[in-house]
Amino acid sequence: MSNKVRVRFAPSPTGGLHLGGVRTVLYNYLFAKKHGGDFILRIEDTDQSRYVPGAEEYIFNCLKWTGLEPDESPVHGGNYGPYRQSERKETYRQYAEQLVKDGHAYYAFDTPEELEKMRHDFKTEQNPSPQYDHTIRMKMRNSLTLSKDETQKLLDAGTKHVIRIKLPEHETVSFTDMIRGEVSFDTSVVDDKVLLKADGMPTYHLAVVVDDHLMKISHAFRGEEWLPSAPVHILLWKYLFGIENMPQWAHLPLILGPNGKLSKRDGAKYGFPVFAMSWTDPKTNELTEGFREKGFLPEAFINLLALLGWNDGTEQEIFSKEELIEKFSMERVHSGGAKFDYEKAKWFNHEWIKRTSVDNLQLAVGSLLIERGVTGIENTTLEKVIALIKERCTLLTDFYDQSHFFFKAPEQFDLDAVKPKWNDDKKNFFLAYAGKLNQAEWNTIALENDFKTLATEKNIKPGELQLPFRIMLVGGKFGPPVFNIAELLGKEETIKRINSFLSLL
RNA sequence: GAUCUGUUCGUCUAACGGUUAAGGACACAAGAUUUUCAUUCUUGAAACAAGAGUUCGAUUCUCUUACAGAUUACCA
Repeated sequence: MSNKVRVRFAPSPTGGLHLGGVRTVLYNYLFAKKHGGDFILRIEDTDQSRYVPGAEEYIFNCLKWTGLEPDESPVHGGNYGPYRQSERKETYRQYAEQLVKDGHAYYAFDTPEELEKMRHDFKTEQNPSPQYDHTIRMKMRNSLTLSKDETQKLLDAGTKHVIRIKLPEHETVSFTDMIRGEVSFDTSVVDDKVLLKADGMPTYHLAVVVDDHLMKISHAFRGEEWLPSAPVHILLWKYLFGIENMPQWAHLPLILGPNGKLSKRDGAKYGFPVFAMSWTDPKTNELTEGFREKGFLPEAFINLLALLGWNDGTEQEIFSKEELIEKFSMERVHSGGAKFDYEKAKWFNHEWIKRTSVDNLQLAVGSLLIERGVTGIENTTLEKVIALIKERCTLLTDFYDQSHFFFKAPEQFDLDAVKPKWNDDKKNFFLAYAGKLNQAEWNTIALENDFKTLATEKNIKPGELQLPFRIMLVGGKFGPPVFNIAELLGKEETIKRINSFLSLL
């Protein structure tokens, strides 16, 4: 048996992939790649009632966009399939039965109504949520309280039942978490979790352990919310495959929203995306915008997520995926949760846009412009435009706001910025300038020199003329330096815009 | 309620138990640059949750308290 590092991410296809999910993928991926190992994606679809059509495919698209592609998965294939838990149903039953045989689990015949009654009857002020544990399991209907014959009779009759783990009454279960160090629990406070549901599907508890074993997972990383059920998994490893074969665990800190936990639900409420990519709920048709659609570069998205809970101890903040793989270490992951800061996220994106070459930006920006209805984009123009405005764009979508006027003459003008100080002298200046442009040499410097010389001749301050000029070309008070715009626009278009604006006033 | 996990500037975080006025980044404020807007640059304000203990020495180790979060389903 090899010691190869194998890690897995196991999402349930129940909706969009949120920040915490992507970061878990990322840390799994980085760890695997750093150690030359494999990153496995398996799908936890054992709860049919929560399954959302399209969610599985969506997850794959997210991984593709972020560049965190798995080595093995339902779509990539692999030697340890099937990678969908619903397709491995039979395997789980076999292990559950073995646990019963070894006395570590038992059949339970309690109906949902009976369970509800139990929770109601045993509820006290000290214990508002009674559990199915050693204190009450002998009061319920299961193979521990029923005789062997009775149990067999119920089983033979096909009575609906589940298999529950039988937790030891007083035992300390401890394990070493790669991030938190030694963590221990007393089994008396953990309940007899259901392992196999009445429909024959396993619960997460059984499935992770069995799958991790069968898929030879060496390191298991998941969110901190799983910490309380870790003792169940440890015990299962002990009973089934031997504690010495158990993967090494790491429970990742949570990502928090502005006021507490970051929930999938109210994605729209925060004012920033929570999903990697836009997700439309097929039931409600509700669209939740994702980081990609919001205008984030995948490199920036990964970078900011990596730093939300980890850093390499230096002051470096911008990391490429390759650098992250090289420098990442689970030991330097924090144990405390981190609040997500959208402003900082945007800063990361801005940094990445500045660092990304025009060539690499061209495709994304081009398709964004087309999506927004810009037509007739020439590649050479687009290149120059991107180079000119890239520094001023924080999100990819800013490229539209900063550049649409290059491709289409403005239809609305900020007249308030011009009118109050407008007079015939200025009008005459622009008439003259437009005429002069016809013979002019076409570059930024010449354009600016002519502009200033002419202004001096006409005895007007150039500063008072630049704003109107900008409004003529752009429509508003924004954009790169005005002579750069004119240069890119070209002689014909510039003159055209001047004239059509003059006819407006 | 119980169990587990946490707690350094507003936020993300750095600091072999001993060079630190506790460092950096985002955000914020002021100024410079830009005769638009943004960028950029400079400067500034801003934190070790509280108490006890261990130690020659504690932000760092231990305990207690406070606060926060997770879990407490035939969901993952």
